[in-house]
Parts: sequence; C-alpha cells; structure tokens
Amino acid sequence: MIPKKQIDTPYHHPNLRQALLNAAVTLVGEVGPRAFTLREVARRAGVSHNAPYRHFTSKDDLLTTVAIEGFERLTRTMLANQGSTASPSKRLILAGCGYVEFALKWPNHFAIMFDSGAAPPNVDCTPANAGEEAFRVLLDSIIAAQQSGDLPPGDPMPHAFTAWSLVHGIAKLAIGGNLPMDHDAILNFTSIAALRMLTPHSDRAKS
Amino acid sequence: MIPKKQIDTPYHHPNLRQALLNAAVTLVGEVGPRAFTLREVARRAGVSHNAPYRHFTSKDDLLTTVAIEGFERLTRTMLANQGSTASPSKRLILAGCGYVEFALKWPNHFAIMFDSGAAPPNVDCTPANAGEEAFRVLLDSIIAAQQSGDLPPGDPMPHAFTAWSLVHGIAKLAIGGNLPMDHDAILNFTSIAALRMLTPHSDRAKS
DNA sequence: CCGGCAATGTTGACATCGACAACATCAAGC
DNA sequence: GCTTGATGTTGTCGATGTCAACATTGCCGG
Repeated sequence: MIPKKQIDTPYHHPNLRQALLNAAVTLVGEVGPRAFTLREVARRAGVSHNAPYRHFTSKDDLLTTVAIEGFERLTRTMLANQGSTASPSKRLILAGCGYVEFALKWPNHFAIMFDSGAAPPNVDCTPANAGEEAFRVLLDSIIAAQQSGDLPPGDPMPHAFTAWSLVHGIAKLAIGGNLPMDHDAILNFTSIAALRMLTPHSDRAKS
Repeated sequence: MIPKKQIDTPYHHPNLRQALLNAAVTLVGEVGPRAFTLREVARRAGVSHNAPYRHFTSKDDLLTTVAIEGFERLTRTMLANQGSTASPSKRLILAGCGYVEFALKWPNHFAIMFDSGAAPPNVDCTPANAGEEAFRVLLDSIIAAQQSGDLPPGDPMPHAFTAWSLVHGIAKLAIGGNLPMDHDAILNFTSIAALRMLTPHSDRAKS
C-alpha cells in the first residue's frame, strides 16, 4: 500500500521562507495590515500555524521583511518610471510620480512600509536602509538637476526632503481618499506640484 | 452588615462614555494604535470588559470617535498657532506649522486619524467631515492670501491640496523618524518649505 | 552503509482579545 | 410600588500570537 501521505506536500518545504513571504505580500495586499494574520499566511503556504517561526522570529519580523521587499519594489518602480529620460528635472518629476503611482497601486503594502505595522522605532534599522535606496533615487535626480542648472546649487538635502514630503503627503492623502480626484488626475497633480517646487526662486522667463 | 461593595464605584457610572473616550485617548497616546485594546480601556475606566459596548458598537467605533476628537484638537492647534497674526501668507505658514506640531506632539493620535486603524473607506464619513474643518483652516488662509495678493487668483483648491500634502508628508515622515532633524528644525523646515510654495511663479524682487 | 544530529515542521497549550448572550442593577414614570 | 428600558457584569466562544514538546528529514562522519 502506498502511504496515505500526500505526495505533493513533503514534510520539508523546498523554500518555505520565500513561500511565506509571497503569501504575506499577497495577504497584505488583500486584507491590509490590520487584518493581516500570521496563521493565515501559514495556511496559504500550506504549513502549520507555527512553521513561520522557523524563518521569522515574530509576526513583526515577517512584516518588516515584507516592508523591505516593498522598498525594493518602490525603488524599481521609480527607476522604471524614469526610463531613459534625459532631462534632470523631468527625471525628478517622473521619480515622484512613480512614488505616488506605487502607493496608489499597492496602498496596503505602502502602509506597512511607512505606518509600520511593525517597523522598529530606531532610524537605522533595516527597512530604513532599504528606504534609503529609494530616497537616493530622488536625491540623485536632484543633484543632477543642480548640476544641469535646473535647480540652484547648494545642499541638495533640503530639496530632497521637500520633494519626498510632497510626494509622500500626496500618496498618503490620496490613499486615504482625501484628494477628490481619480488616479490619473492625482498623477497629473503630482507632476504639476513637483514642477512648481522645481522653479521657486529661479528665473522666470516671461511675464 | 454594610455591604462589601465599594461605595465609590456606583453600578451606573455618571458619564461612562466620556470616561471611556478619555481613557482611549490616553491609551492610544501611550501604546499606539496597534497595542490599543478595548479591554484595557475598560480596565482604566474601572468597568468590566463589556461595558464599552453600551456606548460604542465596536472597537473601531471607539477608535473612530477618538479620531474625530483628534481632528477637533488639530483644528484648534492650527487656529491657536495662527493667533491674531494679520498677514495672510504668515497665517497660512503658521497653520501648516501647527499641523506639523500637532502631529509631532501626538503622533499616535495622528496615526489613528489618518492611517485609520479604523476609519471607514468612504470619503464622506464622519471623521472626514471632522477633517474638513481642519482643512478649511488651510483653505481659508489660502483664499485670504489670494485676496491680499500674496497668492495668484484662481481656484484655491489646488493650492490647498498642495499645502496639505506638503505638511502631511512632513508630519508623517518626521513621525517615522525619516527626517533627521530635531523638533525645532522640522518646524523651521516646514515654514521654509511652505514659504517656497507660496512664491512659485510670482514676481521675484531681486537677482 | 548507517547512526546520530541539527534543521525544519507539527501538535498542543496558554493568555489575551473582540464580540455575543444572558443576567443583574438601577432610575424614571405610570 | 411595580414595571420597563437603559446600563453594567459575568460567562462564553472563536481566533490569534507565542512558547514548549515532539516528529520528520536531510546530511555528515564513521
């Protein structure tokens, strides 16, 4: 007699950690951070409710890892949105729009990344490091814009923080339904607002 | 024999609803939205774990009420920050700084208001209405700035959304520890960024 | 070839939580 | 003075996060 045990569910999962992460990302996207449940993740991965503890020290640990993956996706989205555009100021705007677009596309994931269901309070933790990578996309664009003369020279950090604050605020408010526009209008609004930020005290050509 | 029942805890609490609200606000401030517990609120109010259900339909209902109270406090903070300042542009900046100051002072309360532990998804729900009052402080300042010539005429809403996004982004990032400045520097940064936003395409006096 | 060992997965249990139901207590009005 | 509805309590249930104890497996040295 062939053993009754299901042949497709070996006792040791080939790559449980990754399967749990995938399930967690999907679940977060479906039900949001609040309804996110460690046991449901295990269920979806087809393992017992305690198996995740062999790969993550706690629920928060899993969520932190999910957040890190989110930052990587965010970085890729911004870079992809920039494409091969040459103009530094356009690149900055495109990065900002990519930021907002990512937030609108995966609002729950975005929430975990920032309104940290679980992020540690210290600044120099791992997810923050992953976030620095995304921040650097903005910062590099700003530096390039300064070198090209699109932005006045000087410390780029204030510009970067301003730009980040603006797109982050737009993203959060839009997700919360506080900006009464549709998806496209929000992206349009983002680029206009970012463009305004680019040309503050600089020379105005006409009028 | 005198009954053992404590004389200072009458069966019917004089104003349980308010007591629960106060306890909830305090608890949220102490432990944050995630660790917030309906039973702990009841404990602090000195009632059984089910008493809150006579005044709030659910945990989310209580949190929503807490959020509404937060919006009222936010509105008062912004107005108080404006004081009796006359200059419309200064009033706008002061309102924005008040917004950020409130967020920095009660980050957990702020989180419940926006990253709604509980807020309904629809836009026209009660906490959003309470939020409109706060939004109107910004909007009124912008309209006044337009009338005084500090801001170009036209639809004030885009200006209002931009200003809101900026201060909201600053607030959220600052709370998350993503802006490497102290409290005062953040407020300073806020007013500078808001001032930049005020003078976009308008006349530049020198250079 | 095999025997043990560390890694990985499972079952069981516990405290806590949100919510529901049934019961207790009180106040107000006929 | 009794009833009735509002308000507070106790009891309970299912679900959850986490710990402990146990089971299974792949691997490595003999």
